[in-house]
Amino acid sequence: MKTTYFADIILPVPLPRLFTYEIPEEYITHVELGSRVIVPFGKKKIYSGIIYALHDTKPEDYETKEILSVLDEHPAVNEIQLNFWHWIADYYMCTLGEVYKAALPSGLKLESETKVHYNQDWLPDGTLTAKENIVLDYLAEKKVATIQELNGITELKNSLPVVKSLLEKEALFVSEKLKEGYKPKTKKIIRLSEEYHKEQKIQNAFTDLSRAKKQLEVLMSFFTLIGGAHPDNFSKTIDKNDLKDRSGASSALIKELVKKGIFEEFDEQVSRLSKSNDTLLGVHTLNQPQQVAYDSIKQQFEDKNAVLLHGVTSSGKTEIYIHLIKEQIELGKKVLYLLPEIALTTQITSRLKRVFGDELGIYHSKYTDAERVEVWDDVLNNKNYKVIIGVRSSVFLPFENLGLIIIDEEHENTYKQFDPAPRYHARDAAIVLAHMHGAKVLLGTATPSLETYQNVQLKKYGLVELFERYEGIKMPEIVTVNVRDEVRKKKMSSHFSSVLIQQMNDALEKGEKVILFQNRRGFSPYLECNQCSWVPKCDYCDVSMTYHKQINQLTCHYCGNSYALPRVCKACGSPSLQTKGFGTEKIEEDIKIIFPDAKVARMDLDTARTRKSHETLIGNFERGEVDILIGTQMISKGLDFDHVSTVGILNADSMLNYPDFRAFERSFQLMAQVSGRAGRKNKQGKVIIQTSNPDNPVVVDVINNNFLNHFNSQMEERQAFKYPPYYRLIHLTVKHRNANTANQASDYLGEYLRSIFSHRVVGPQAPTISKIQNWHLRKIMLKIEPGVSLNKIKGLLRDAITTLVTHPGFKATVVQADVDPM
DNA sequence: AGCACGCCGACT
DNA sequence: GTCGGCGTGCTC
Repeated sequence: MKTTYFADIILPVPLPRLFTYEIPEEYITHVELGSRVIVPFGKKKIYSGIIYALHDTKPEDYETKEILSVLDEHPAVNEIQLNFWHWIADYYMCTLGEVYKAALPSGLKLESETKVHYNQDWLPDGTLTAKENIVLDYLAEKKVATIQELNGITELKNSLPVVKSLLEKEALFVSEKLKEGYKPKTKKIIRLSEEYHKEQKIQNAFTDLSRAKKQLEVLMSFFTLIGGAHPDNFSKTIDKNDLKDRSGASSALIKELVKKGIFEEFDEQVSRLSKSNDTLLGVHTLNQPQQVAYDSIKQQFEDKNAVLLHGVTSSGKTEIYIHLIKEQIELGKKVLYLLPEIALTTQITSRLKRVFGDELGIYHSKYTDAERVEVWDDVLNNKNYKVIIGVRSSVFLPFENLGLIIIDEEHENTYKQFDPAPRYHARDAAIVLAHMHGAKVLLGTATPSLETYQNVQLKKYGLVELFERYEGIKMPEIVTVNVRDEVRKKKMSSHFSSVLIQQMNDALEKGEKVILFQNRRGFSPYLECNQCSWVPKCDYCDVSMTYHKQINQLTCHYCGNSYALPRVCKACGSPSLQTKGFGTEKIEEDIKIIFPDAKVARMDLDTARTRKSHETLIGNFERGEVDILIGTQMISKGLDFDHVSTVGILNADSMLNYPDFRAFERSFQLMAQVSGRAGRKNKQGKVIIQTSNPDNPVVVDVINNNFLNHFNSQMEERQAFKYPPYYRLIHLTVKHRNANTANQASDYLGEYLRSIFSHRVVGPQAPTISKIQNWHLRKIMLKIEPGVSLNKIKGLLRDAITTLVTHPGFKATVVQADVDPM
């Protein structure tokens, strides 16, 4: 008897198991782990999945389906990745399917879609309902449509039942088709037909075309472009667009020549990724402190897998990275350079591009999916890229021989994915990934996270410090202004203290630039009725809405919904609605009044939503076309500007008072990072922090640039209150459409968990924002002391969640787990 | 997550 | 009486 083979397949569904399919004989010789296959799933769906295991054990309690086809000749995912996916699913408590979804660019994931077709042969029998007529009329014209498209036709909320009854009447039929995935980009190429590869034939052609002057011109242009009508050039090809540009010919004209058999036209695959035309510049030689740091990193890599490069802003960390990357490339290894966000990439990318040229690949969310597929393909097939610079999802690229992972701005919380699952931390995942590759990790930052610095103290990570700024730039002088005093003395104009205004005036007079930091976008964070204190809230979320003056709308920063501005209070009808608090938009408006001659720009999510607008803003500022830049934390992220002498932090209190155990840590990071933008060559910068609590220890530590003191005091608190990095946290969010059920379900889960984990369970509690997009949220927190097996805990948690969501009455409850929440 | 099936209220 | 709401179960 011959053996039947089976494959366990990862499918893009949030189910905590693999699916076993039979492998048809014809495919047995060319299926491998990591290959993409197409399989039927459920009643009608077709998905592409990934082979996770191969075996010959026939499942006993169900019938297997067959794999429909194998997509890749060579696996699209390698074995290190599969191990890595497994680690992520395990550690972050999600399914392999969810990791698969996050890991691959969508062009590599295929999914079927139902298409509804019109049956031409069907004869109307006059028994159709009005709705059926609408659908059929639409289809009679379009012939094919998707269910979604049909749902879009007016007055038809759900077209499915209608389609079904029409299907029974055989007025239409349906098919299940895979949606288009990635399509390579092509360009039209023109070449001389084989037949014309003889000088005599060409002569004839010229004679024949003597009366078609335009066509003759095109042919002449063609020969010029290929470098002359010489046999050596006959098989050369040229871009159709070049030919059009050169000869001024229309497509129709070129088509004539193709028709006559002189030219041949065909498609050639081209890359969407831009090639750099810049001449490569060599690496700069390191200065003395950089060289010392570089040597120390290399030496510590001898016995440590990870090293923290703790270097102040502008200490030239990038230059050290470049040297380390260069060295790995020479060893034939690849490098992954992680950055927290696009915000950073512009400046660092161009610096790296100038050194590594086409060996540098870029992978980030603002690239189109097709571009991401091409980067994936390049890495998978070891084509051009030796170093990839990318955001958190680039840890999923199909690397084979990583030598080094650089995690720049290691402290940034955007490395943590919050929604959807997998809720992974790219820094921590990258460290695991590096281990799987036997690669080294370099963490870089001016303000290390407590987690990382603890690892340094525990000697798990090496430490290299770089406290000297590049080219002898001094650290800025940081001062505080007590806003409460200023208000009392009536010295505030709008949100600006007299000290800040004075400093800004001085700076602007000398032609220097100013940065103002306000960690809140929009015009004002909320509106309030002066009569009854009513505050407009989002219909779907439990948050007050932010007023955006530019678009004159209220928007919810949680679900993105916008609403027209109410003219009167919806509670008492009074017209006296007032804006409260202030965001970047308000600051911009006020600054333009106080400094009418200054060129002011604002950088926040609203003005820098796209890659392009972001690059334009930074470009303008770099070229000195902006005097005052107002921004949210976006401006704190590693941007190096010249001529910035003054930085104003407008409202330090809002950060410090944020109700979160990381508020102080984050405030320190933000203030230190923003301050780092001040002070350039030959000039000490000045930072002004506006606060009503200048004695706050965090503010004092920022002023004194005393990271160690900040670290020690925070660590004490974290230990006292049982928080990371001493304790591990797992957040469970219970979600339900109904507030009552959300309460009951979370109470039930809370009690259940308390019976297992006792005092380690905190909650359930309604979070600060208790409703998002009509989902009512309840939070349960687990605080786990050091030394307890996390695996065991996660296993018990999984069981508890399963028990809850299978409990009658709680079946529509969703429970999300967030391991190491931020 | 989709998707199908099946069971109760408000409309022709 | 049906249409259609969503609660429940299942996916190799």
